[in-house]
Amino acid sequence: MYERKTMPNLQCGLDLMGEVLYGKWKMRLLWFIHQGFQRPSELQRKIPDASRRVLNVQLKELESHELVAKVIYPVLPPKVEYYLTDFGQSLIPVIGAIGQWADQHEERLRMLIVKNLEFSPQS
Amino acid sequence: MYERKTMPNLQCGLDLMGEVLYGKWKMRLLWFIHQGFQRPSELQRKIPDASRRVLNVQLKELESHELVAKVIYPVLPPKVEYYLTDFGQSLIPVIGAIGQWADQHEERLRMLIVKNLEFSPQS
DNA sequence: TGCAATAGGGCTAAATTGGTCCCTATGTGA
DNA sequence: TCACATAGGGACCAATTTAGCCCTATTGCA
Repeated sequence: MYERKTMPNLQCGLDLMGEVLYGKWKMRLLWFIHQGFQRPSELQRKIPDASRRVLNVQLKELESHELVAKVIYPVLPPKVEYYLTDFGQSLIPVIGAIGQWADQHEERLRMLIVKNLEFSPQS
Repeated sequence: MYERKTMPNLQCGLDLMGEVLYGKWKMRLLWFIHQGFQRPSELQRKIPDASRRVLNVQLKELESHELVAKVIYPVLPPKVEYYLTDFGQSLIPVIGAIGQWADQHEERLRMLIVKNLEFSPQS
C-alpha cells in the first residue's frame, strides 16, 4: 500500500472531489456500474485499456469512499457484484453532466488535444 | 517540456474530459477566473497551496485547450489578465455542478477521506 | 543601494499514479 | 491433464504530475 507523504488539501469542495474522483478510470467505473455492468470481469471488458490491477485498486478506493459497495457470492468460481450506494447514485447526474458536455464538444476537444499533443512513439 | 510516451485514450467523452481537466488545480483556476480573479498573482494568492510554477503550467495548458485566453498589457511591471473563452465559459455550469455536489456532501466527504487516509508525516 | 512586486521559463527532484508479472484457489469443458 | 474463467493481492518498475529553486527584467519605495 502506498503511503502518502503530503497531506492533501481538504478545504474547498473541489479538493474533496479530487480525492474521491481523481483516478483515471473512476468516473467510468461509476458510470458503467450505473449502467448495469456490475461484475469485475464485465467492467474489465468494458474498459480494456485499463489494467486489471488498477481497476481493482480504483474499485477498492471507490468502495472505501462509500460510492460503491459489493456483494460477494460464496460460490466457485467466485462471483462479485458491485452496485452504487445512494451516495454514489447521487453523483451520477454530475458525471452525466460532465459526459454530456464532453460529448457535445467531442470534435473540438479531440482536435485540441491532438494538436497540443507532444508525443514521441518509442521504437 | 515533458514528452508523452503513451498515447492517451480519446474514445469516449470522459477520456477527452480527462485530458483537459486533469490537473490538480485546473478546475479551481477556471472557477476563480470566472469569479473575476484574473491576474496570475491574484490566482496564486487564491490558491496558495499550489506552487507558482505549476499554476503557470496549468494555465498554459488551459490556454492551449482554448478554455482560457489572456491579454498581455505592455507595461512594467508586467500585467496579464486571463479570461474565459466562450468554450471555457460553457464549462462553468459543469464545474458548478461538481462543486455543488461536493459542497452538499462536504462533511461526509471529509470524514471518509480522512478515515481512509494512510498518512505518515515525515520528520 | 537593497528589497518587493510583476510574469514566466529552465532544470531537477519528489510524490503520486498506473502497469506488468506472478501467485492463490476451484470448477468446467476439451 | 491442460487451458480458461473467476476475483484479487504483492512486489516492483515505468510514466506522469507536482513542487522547489534559480534566473531574466523593470519600476517604485525606504
